[in-house]
Amino acid sequence: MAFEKVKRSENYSEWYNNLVKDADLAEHAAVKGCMIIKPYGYAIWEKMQQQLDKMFKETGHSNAYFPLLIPKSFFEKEEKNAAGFAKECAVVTHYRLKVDENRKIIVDPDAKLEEELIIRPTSEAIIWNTYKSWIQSYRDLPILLNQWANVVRWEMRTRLFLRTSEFLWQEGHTAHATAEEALIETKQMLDIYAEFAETFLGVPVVRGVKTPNETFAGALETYCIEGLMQDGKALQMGTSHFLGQNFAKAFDVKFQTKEGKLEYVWATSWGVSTRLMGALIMAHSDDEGLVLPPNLAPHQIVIVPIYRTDEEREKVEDASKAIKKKLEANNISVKFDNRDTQKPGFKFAEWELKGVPLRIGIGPRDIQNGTVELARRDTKEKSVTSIEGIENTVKNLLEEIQNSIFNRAKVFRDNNIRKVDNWIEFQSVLEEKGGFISAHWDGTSETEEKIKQLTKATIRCIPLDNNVEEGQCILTGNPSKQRVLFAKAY
RNA sequence: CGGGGUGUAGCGUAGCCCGGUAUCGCGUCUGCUUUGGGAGCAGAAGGUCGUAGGUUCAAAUCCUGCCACCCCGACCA
Repeated sequence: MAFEKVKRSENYSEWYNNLVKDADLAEHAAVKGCMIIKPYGYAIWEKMQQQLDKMFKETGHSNAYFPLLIPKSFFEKEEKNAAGFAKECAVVTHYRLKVDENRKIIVDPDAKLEEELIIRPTSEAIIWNTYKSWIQSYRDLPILLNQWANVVRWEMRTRLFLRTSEFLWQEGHTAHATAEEALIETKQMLDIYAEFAETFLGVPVVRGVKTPNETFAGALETYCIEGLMQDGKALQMGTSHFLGQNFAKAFDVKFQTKEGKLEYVWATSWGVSTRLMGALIMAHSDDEGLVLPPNLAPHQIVIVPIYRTDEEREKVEDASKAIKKKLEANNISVKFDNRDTQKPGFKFAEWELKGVPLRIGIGPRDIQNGTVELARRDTKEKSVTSIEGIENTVKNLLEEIQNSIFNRAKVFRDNNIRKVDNWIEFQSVLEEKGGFISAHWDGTSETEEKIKQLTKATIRCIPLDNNVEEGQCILTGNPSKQRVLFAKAY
């Protein structure tokens, strides 16, 4: 384990990479851009899945599963969608290997597929091809499906969790009879993502809509939640797309209305991915390691026993187990670290690195006094507290930590949204401070493109709660009706 | 795809310029002492030096090809 660590303030990127590895979350796999999600990292992902899945089901969605492989021809049907992903698709061309005369494994040239198969970069195509046969009448609508899956996008440049060639995600795909209904669905899912991000990840987000430039390939409108990381860069944490009738038209999905007319179906799709793991890590962690919000921590509290003799060990273990039982009865997830192979100091450091929100240290001294030492990961505060009623103490503390982590992130985020009204200041704020810049924009793609070229900043979104406000475009000086949020982003 | 870098024990590395079968740290194993903030001492195990070829009495080291990964850019619902 690394004792000489790169500090967050010195090299954020290296700090992040080290943290992901040292906290046992993930590591690079044999194939470029792919990652192995380790048990501890996957446990956090599972907590995210469980909560999101619950929220999806509470809003009437069901899970289903569609295949990994999609016939190439399906991509020809929705041109924009295909063009958007063409440059990063992995293609399956053969279905068999064989051993050649040199005893090398080779692709069997006789096993070439008639039609190439694309490893899904997203599933609109295969799903809408399926919906075609499921939908005939208004009685078949709406369809509210979600799938948990992996997708592959052959990215040029990858980073653990933030952008990997293969990643895990959920993708919702819904079909509706009217535009209004589909729009309500799109916004509902955005709200669910925002609530999840803030209440569970503890990351405050801006809800907004993307500019046409940044809109999902094949969508009419893309809604998003944007978070701010500790280095001042923005991260898109989830998107919800209003697809209009694009996919229905591409795959010829029509339904008969009550009045007997034939109409195209309205669609939405929405997704979040293992990128949320990146958000979680980057938003809260420090030089000692990961800081997990209690709502997503695989272990909310860890108990580290301290003893010298076998006799002491037995007493401490008994007391620890009693505490564990009491806490678990209150729905608190507890890790009792009774490994005899590591010393307490080692365990303290390790669990800090892994971001466990609370730690109990308990030794002979405590047994005598009926107390434990309670340590908070987020503030590093330690206190001695009575074993009597500890379940309430812990429960309250966990809640407080969850709130405190969110509030700290929110103060940081709010302090890093700056209103800027001239181009010189725009550039200097971007260079020196980072964060979100709220500025006027003339509404054209050309200007957006130009700003991106000049500064690497993109329009993250047009916030949904925006005020209408007359102004002049930061770059061109042309009239503008509202401010938009710029930032450098991951 | 451009620029830079790396490939040597489970991990991190030295050695390469100047050729002689590999250094150190962490980890691992054994034993004793330790245990309230990353333990100490003693001993031990662990290597096709990314890969293919070439030069040479001899290659981790020199030459050529190939492969892979990382970082920085360009690109990126």
